[in-house]
Formats: sequence, C-alpha cells, structure tokens
Amino acid sequence: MNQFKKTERLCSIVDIDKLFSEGKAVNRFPFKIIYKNPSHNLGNAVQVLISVPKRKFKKAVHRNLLKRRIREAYRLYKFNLQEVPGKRNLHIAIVYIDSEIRSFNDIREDLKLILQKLNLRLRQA
RNA sequence: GUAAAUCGUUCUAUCGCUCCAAGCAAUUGGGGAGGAAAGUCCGGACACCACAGAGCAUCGUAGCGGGUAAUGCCCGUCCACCGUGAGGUGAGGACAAGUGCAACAGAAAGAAUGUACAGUUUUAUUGACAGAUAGUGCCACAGAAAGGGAAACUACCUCGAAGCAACGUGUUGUUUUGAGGAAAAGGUGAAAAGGUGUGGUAAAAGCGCACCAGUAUCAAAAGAGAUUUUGGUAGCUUGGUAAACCUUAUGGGGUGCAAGGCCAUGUAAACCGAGGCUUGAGGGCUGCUCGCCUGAUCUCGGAGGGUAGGCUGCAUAGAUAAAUGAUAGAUUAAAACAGAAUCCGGCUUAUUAAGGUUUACAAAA
Repeated sequence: MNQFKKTERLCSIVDIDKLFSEGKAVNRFPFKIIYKNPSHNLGNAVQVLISVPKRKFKKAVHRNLLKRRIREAYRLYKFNLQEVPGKRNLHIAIVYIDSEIRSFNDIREDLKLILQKLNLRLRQA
C-alpha cells in the first residue's frame, strides 16, 4: 500500500540541523534533494522532509498547495528509493526551488526523475 | 438597464492524511478551515509579575442617551454642512525607508499642519464633533498691509504753509509740501478685520446710538440629556491652524500561550583569581522616583563540563515540523480573495463566471 505515515517523516529538530549542515545534495530543477545517512538505525526506513521556501511563496495558501502536491507525488513514487538494498537508512529533504506554481502532473513527473537520479547516486556510492 | 449591498459552493467512486472512540490485532465508526482563518488596529477572557500600590512621564479617547463582559464598536439623537425635498455626509494617518505591479480618480488648482523627500486622500457638500477668549509658534506666493487693535500703492477725504491765477479783495481754483484719515473706488489673496442707517467730526472710525448678524452669560419654559425657544444683560466684535506645542476632562500598572504549570534527561550551587556581604549587594522582565517583597544561591575574569525531550494550558477542527489532499466523473463551472495555532467581541483590508435576493436611480407601460 502506498501509505505515508508519520514514521516516514523527519520530525526531530536535531536531525534536521544535522541533515542540512552535513548532507549531500542532488539537483534537478525544480527540485533539490539533500540526503544523509543518519547516525542511528531507523529500522530500514526513509524519513523525508518537504520544504517550500517562504522567500519564494509569501502566501501560506500557495505553500500548502505545493507541499500537498509534493507529498502526494512522493507517496506514489517512493518505491524508487525502497528498491535500493542496504541503503534504506536515509534522511532526505525535498526542497522546491522553482518560483512558479506547477501542476500536480508536472510535479509528479519531475519528482519521479529526481528520485531515480538519487537512486542511481546511492547505488554508485 | 445601471450602481451598491448580500448570498461564499453539490455529489459519487478509488487512493491517502490528521484527531477521537471501540478492538490483542486486522479493522470499523465518527469529527476535520474562513467570511474574512488575513492585518494585528481596538476591547475583553485567561495567565504570570506584589490576588498590582503612589507620583511623574508617556499613550489613547473627546456633543448626548442607550446597547454590551468591554470598547475607539453598534443603534438612536443634538449641532454643523449639503440638497427644492425625501434625505445625505463626517472620508483620509490601521499611508509615513525604498522599488515594482495593479486598480481607481482627475480640466486645472489647492495656505497654515505633518514629512528627509515624495506620495495618498477629498472635491455636489463637509466637524478627524472639548478649548484658538490661558499661553507660545506658524500663515508660502501675491499684496500697501496677514494678526501688531496693524497697514496706505493708485485714486481719494480734511486741515495748515508757500507759490501762481481769477475776480466780487477774502474767497475760489490749481501746483508743491507738511500733518491727520481709511468712509466710498481699484488691485492681491484661501482669507483684508461685522452689516444698514443715523449722530458725530476738520475729515474719519462701534467713537456714540437704533435695528440686524455673531459671541459670552443670566432667567423662564420644553427635554432623560446634549440642546432648543423666548426674554434680559455685557463688551460693542475677539481671522485660520490644536493632524504644531499646549490646556481641560477622562481612561489605561506591565508582559503575552514562546503566558504559565507538571514530568523527565544531563549537571559544576564544583575549581582558580579579584571584588562585595545584613550599616543590605543582587534579584522580583515596567521610562524615572518612591514604596513593597526577597536576603548573599552575588558581580567580574580564567580554565573547563554537559543535555532529550514530552505532557498540559488546548477548545464538538485542532497539531507541535504541525492534518483537512490527489485522481476520475456529473452539473456551464467548482473558480475570486485566501489556510486555523489560547479563546471570544469588534473594526479594517482583499475578493466571484453566471445567477438569486434587497435597495436606489433611469426608462417604458
């Protein structure tokens, strides 16, 4: 089932600080993904954080809309990451770096491509 | 038809999210953004600081009556202004570093205020409704003069002196000059200092008087009151700006849920040096002074150690990285402005393709 429970989300402030200060980045417009293997064992899980910068979207309605679209797209395509054997302890942050509001279909396709790119990077590592 | 106000969004299927309840579990059932949730501009509740004290400073408010927990909100009303009238208006600073975009308005032009400058607003009309008669400041340009009971440019009025002319020989006219004046005329400006008549005077003038206008005040009547009406008295008249300072009246103690409470983890209230110590340091989140409480667990420097968050507050939506979504279909379409974080009451600002409703106006019948 394509569920997206709270255990799959990154909530700890300490972990978020570490992710942004120590993590590596993958870019593919309109997204940027920051990823890092956490110090402690998550029990073969991926924890994700979705961010839309306030600087680019001043209205809360627009930020909410984009975060919901990205979250829905991630729910549908997260299997791309779960195929990686032995790399399933992972913290990632998905940052939306465009300044336009894209449709759900565009976001879905772009997120699919960047997740595949991240998967490839992890296999090579 | 035009304008304004108002109405603020249905259902089905599949896959998800969050909270609650039931269950060992799988799962099942139920709740799940707005009229503005926004701006954070007022008023409260609630919490802590002394169950909150005094004075000053500072800030808000400004006709009257009522509503309300309360308000700067709402309703009614008084006065002013606009309109033949029914009636209407009281907006803008809840703009104030800059830039961009959009909309609206506009023929031009607009003093004092504010501001670094600019801009905005309004214009059929116009009180940011206490005071301009407590005091201070300011009033560009134009104009003689802009608030000093001021001022005289052109033209003018009156008187004195000198010269000239005329004749009726002490008058008239005229020129120059000195003094007084501001009534009538011109011109400037947003605004030129009560109006008319009469007395008065050399000529004038609220200089005196009568009437009118206006201001203050007293009395009577009406009204809950602001206030109104009538009559008397007074000085005879006092420009604007309080959105300059200020004065009067009145209100506000401060801080805001990151308030505050509880549990838990680590720990160093340790060490070294200097100072302070009940004759009171420091602290108690308030601009100052006082007062009150606490009472060495203080201050500065050096070297150095260590951590993990959760519950509550908190809601018949409700978390703590923070839910309310995606796809497909039906209705023309599911859209405008826009997303709850302690909770209420207001205000302000933003806003809809079509349509409904209400009001106003116009036209037609």
